[in-house]
Amino acid sequence: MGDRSVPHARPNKAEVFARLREAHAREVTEDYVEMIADLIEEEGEARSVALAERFGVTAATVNNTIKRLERDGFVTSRPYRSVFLTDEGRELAAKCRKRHEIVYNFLVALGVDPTTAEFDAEGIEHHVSEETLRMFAGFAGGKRG
Amino acid sequence: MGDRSVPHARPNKAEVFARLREAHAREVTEDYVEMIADLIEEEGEARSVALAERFGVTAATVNNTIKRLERDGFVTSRPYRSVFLTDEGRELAAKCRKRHEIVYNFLVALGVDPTTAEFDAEGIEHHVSEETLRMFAGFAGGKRG
DNA sequence: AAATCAATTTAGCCTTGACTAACTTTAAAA
DNA sequence: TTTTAAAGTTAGTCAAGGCTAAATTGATTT
Ligand SMILES: [Mn+2]
Ligand SMILES: [Mn+2]
Ligand SMILES: [Mn+2]
Ligand SMILES: [Mn+2]
Repeated sequence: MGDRSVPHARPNKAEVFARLREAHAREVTEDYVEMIADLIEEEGEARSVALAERFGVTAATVNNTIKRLERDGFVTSRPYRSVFLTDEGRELAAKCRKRHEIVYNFLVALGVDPTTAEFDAEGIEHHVSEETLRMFAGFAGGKRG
Repeated sequence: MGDRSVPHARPNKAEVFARLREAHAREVTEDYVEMIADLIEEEGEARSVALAERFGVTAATVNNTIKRLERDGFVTSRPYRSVFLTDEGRELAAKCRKRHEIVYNFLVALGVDPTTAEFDAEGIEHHVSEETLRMFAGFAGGKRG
């Protein structure tokens, strides 16, 4: 039980920060594919005006980001038309949505106010490893079941 | 108990993402002041070569960042000398260190492997509200006490 | 005191992710 | 069918945060 005489092997700090930077590099992509999937479900299509409104950024910013997502194989788009997810994009969106939900439900199960949980989950989700995610899911499941 | 008929007032998505972007803007600053405080405690001074090694970035990157921190009032520095925290920098470092510890201890109390917890805490810490932090501290405290 | 080596700085480059302003296209109204 | 409004695009700007390569400074050895 957390035996003081057997400290765990500490990862090199540089490794920790390298992983942090990798997570950062994926954040916007993850939030976009998730939001695009939401819009397609809720409204039948993902228009960039809706993306701009939901993210609170300008249409120009959305345009830039969509181009990047297209370059990276997560979406397809044609001028003046709405945005579509590729298979890869749909896959990532599904994974991110599940992860987001687990984090949100976990925070609420812990006792965090739902509104606060919405704010915090939006950031935390991108920094949760598979292992931690399993712990979160188990905890919330335990509370429910 | 999570009464379905009374949903919570959902924050505008744009507000959630605006807060996320604000948190991002503070991350590097927070990690730097914390690391500088650590180095001063552990080694008596914070040299940029040590910062570069611990963050896993080049000396040039450290130099840029230190200039930004100086501009923003968190550190002082003179050419070819080590870096010092201002009162403001020390204050922020103390706050971030406490928060980091609470997040790390919480993850370990939850059952996450200490090594994984070190990785995840480095990112999660920047996205945890005061309220969530209190819940984390309470949970870990309950396990200990 | 000179030479050398390590640390630091500078200059120049890049990508991401934000913005404004101006322009073009599409869709809706008149 | 023309006009107008909304949506989308393009061009240009900026800051943050990374990099490499080259120049400089300071500290250690010889
Ligand atoms: Mn999300
Ligand atoms: Mn998110
Ligand atoms: Mn930290
Ligand atoms: Mn951190």
